[in-house]
Amino acid sequence: MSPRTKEQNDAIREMRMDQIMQAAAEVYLEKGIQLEIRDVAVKAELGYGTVYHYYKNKHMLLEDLLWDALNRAESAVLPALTEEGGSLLKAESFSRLLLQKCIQDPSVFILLKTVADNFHHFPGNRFIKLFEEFQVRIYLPFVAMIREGIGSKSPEKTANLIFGSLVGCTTLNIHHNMRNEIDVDGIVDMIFSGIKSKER
Amino acid sequence: MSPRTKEQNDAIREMRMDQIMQAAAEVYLEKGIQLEIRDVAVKAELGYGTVYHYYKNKHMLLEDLLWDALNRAESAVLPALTEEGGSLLKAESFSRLLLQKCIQDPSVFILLKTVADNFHHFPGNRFIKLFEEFQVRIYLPFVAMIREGIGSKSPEKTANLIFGSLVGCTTLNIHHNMRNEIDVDGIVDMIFSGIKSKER
Amino acid sequence: MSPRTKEQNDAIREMRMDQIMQAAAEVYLEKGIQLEIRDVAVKAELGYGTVYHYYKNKHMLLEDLLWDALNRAESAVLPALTEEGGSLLKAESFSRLLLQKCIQDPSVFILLKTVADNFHHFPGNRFIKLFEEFQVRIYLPFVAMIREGIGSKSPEKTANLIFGSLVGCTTLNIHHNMRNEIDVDGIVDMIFSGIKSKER
Amino acid sequence: MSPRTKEQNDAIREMRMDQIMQAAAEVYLEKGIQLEIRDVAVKAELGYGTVYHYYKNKHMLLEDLLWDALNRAESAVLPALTEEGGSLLKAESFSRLLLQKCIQDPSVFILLKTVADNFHHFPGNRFIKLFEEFQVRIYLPFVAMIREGIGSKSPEKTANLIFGSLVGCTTLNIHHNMRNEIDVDGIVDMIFSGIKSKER
DNA sequence: GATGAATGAGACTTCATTCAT
DNA sequence: CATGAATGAAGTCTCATTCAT
Repeated sequence: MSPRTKEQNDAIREMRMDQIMQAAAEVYLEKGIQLEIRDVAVKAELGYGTVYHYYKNKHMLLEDLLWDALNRAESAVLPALTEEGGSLLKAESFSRLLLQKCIQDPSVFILLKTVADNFHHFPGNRFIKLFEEFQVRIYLPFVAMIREGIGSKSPEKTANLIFGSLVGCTTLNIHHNMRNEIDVDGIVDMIFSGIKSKER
Repeated sequence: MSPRTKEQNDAIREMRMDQIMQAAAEVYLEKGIQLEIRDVAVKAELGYGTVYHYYKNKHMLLEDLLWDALNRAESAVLPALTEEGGSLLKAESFSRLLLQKCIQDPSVFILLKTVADNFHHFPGNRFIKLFEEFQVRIYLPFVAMIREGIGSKSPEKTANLIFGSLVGCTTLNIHHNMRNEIDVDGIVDMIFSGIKSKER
Repeated sequence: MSPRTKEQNDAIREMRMDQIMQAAAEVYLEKGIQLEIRDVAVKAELGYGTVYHYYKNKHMLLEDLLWDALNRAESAVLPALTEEGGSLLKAESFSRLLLQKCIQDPSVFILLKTVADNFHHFPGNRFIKLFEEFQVRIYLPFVAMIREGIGSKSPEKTANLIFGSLVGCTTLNIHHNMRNEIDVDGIVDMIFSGIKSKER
Repeated sequence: MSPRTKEQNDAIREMRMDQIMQAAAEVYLEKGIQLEIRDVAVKAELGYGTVYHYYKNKHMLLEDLLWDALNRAESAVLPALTEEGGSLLKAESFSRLLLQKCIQDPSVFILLKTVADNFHHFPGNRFIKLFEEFQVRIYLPFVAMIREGIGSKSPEKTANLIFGSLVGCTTLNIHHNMRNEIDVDGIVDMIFSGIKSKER
């Protein structure tokens, strides 16, 4: 009966969902939490009914966007976890990878910013699960490297300092339309020089 | 003629406007741009009609809030401008003062974050004037210190790095309810050690 | 105890009420039923609390305005009622006096327009009494003259025609800022020539 | 692709917009400028969100209503412009057609009344364009006929007299629920007899 | 008597979401 | 699958009115 095979439909489905999420990320960069489903549809060049065909509501879309970003962020930093070398070097490498990813992938940037903001834009506690997972897959491994690397009494504080700086610098650059000029190495070097010289 | 003198009325007005702005700042920290006038009124313990008695609309309120914060931020960093000593020390002092102010004064935090985000939450270009003024009164003096201090070819880049880190770290701490534990000296030391060791 | 005598207070009272009504009439000409008490206060150069000191609410003010206008309209046409001559001449004279009054006295213009519009702007039936009184004191005497003058089967129709034309022409002129150029005789002549030639 | 074709959607849109405008005209007759979108929606038997689906706000709706009425008024008087015969006869014919249209089509009545009132209900100068167009398409052609017909030194004054009378009489009748009894010929005859006898 | 600070009912408007096609 | 017409809950804002001074 169906003019398309199940496989074809699945392919369309996946393509559409990606298309919508990417559009949503771009709109989010411009308008923040005030993004409207209509804007997303326009950016994706779809009817806005179509967005609802794939996502039950706005929050589901954003949630999916962030979970997806979490997966990609995790993949991006994976090399640093398995890398040879001192913990602090690994942490530096981790930071560099995260920053790079965050610059090319809007969704990952949004994820990091949203986590740094502790989801304060989002009503309800729909995102607790996501936050926990972020902790387990990104933040805690990073804290562990810091702990080993500097033996600090409060590696969390240091991790926060690094994480805050990374996100803060990226935000400043991205929102002032300087995405292409972001000096990844400059930022990471500055932060880790700072960390190291304090340790000395 | 008048049952209250003009002076009495002016005093009431000023008091109420402060009260409303402070309430608005607190609500903004919780809900961001999605703050509702109703929430502000409740927080200020006023009828919501009263908020509209003083502010024509939400944007006017936020605009006033930010201009007020700009004045207070400027006052807060003034000592660093007139201080004796090397430019880099002055810049460090400036950063420390700004960070301290930003922690105790929610409006100033909101101002810095909003500038870092390039007002992307705010529709229209109502805030261009405010941004320019921020540049003249806060950012450019800071860039000047950096320029003198490190002779860098791009003091702006360094200033952005510092500014981004400050705002990023503060955001992380404030939104994760760690306002009282923020280690101002730790943050500023880290950043400036990083800057200095790169210079060496 | 009182620093003012009762007479002085009454004088102030009357003066203020006139002042407010006149201001209200001017504002009404500009904004129609959408006039705001604040506008009236500004025009009268009074605090807006003062308006409420004299008028319990907006409708009372407008009601008073219209009753007052009715009295003045009645006085203005009185000479025509007692005049010597044919009924049609009296009707013409009546029309001329009404039109003249209506041009110099904004309240009277508002009254006539409001009656012509059958109070469709005003919610409720607060104005039924006023309308009845208008009929008794202005409209019916006019209809009577027409009836005598032309022996028409439907003097009401003719009266409406005249009354509608008068109000329509005045409205057009007043709202297009041509109050000072209104050709009272031209209008009345045209209408009555029309009436007469139909009769012939 | 589309479940409804573009044509189907356009047809729905046009139908709905007409439905809404007609409802708006009816409500306007009852309540004037104080009409509420809710009333319009109820009269049109639509949800009030639907009205906003088609019209951004109340003023846009009224604006569209008036432009639409202008088109229909123009069509209605067209026969008089191309008619054979003396200018004054043409003007009379024009008046008759306009009056007839104005009686059966509430929007046209609203247009004429609004123009006569010089848009004094409407804030801003959104309607200057509409007024100019009205002048070009309705008023000036009428003035031209009058000029030719009577060689008067001020055909505008005469045109205003006629136009004011027409609108005034119609208003009186419509607002006093006598729409069905309006004696079009009686009104036009009266006015033009008046004009002609003055000319003699 | 005179005033403007304070207030909330009620209108205006947005926008997420449903649903028929 | 794809779409946009339709809708109303929930915000925004206005403005008549009250009331303390």
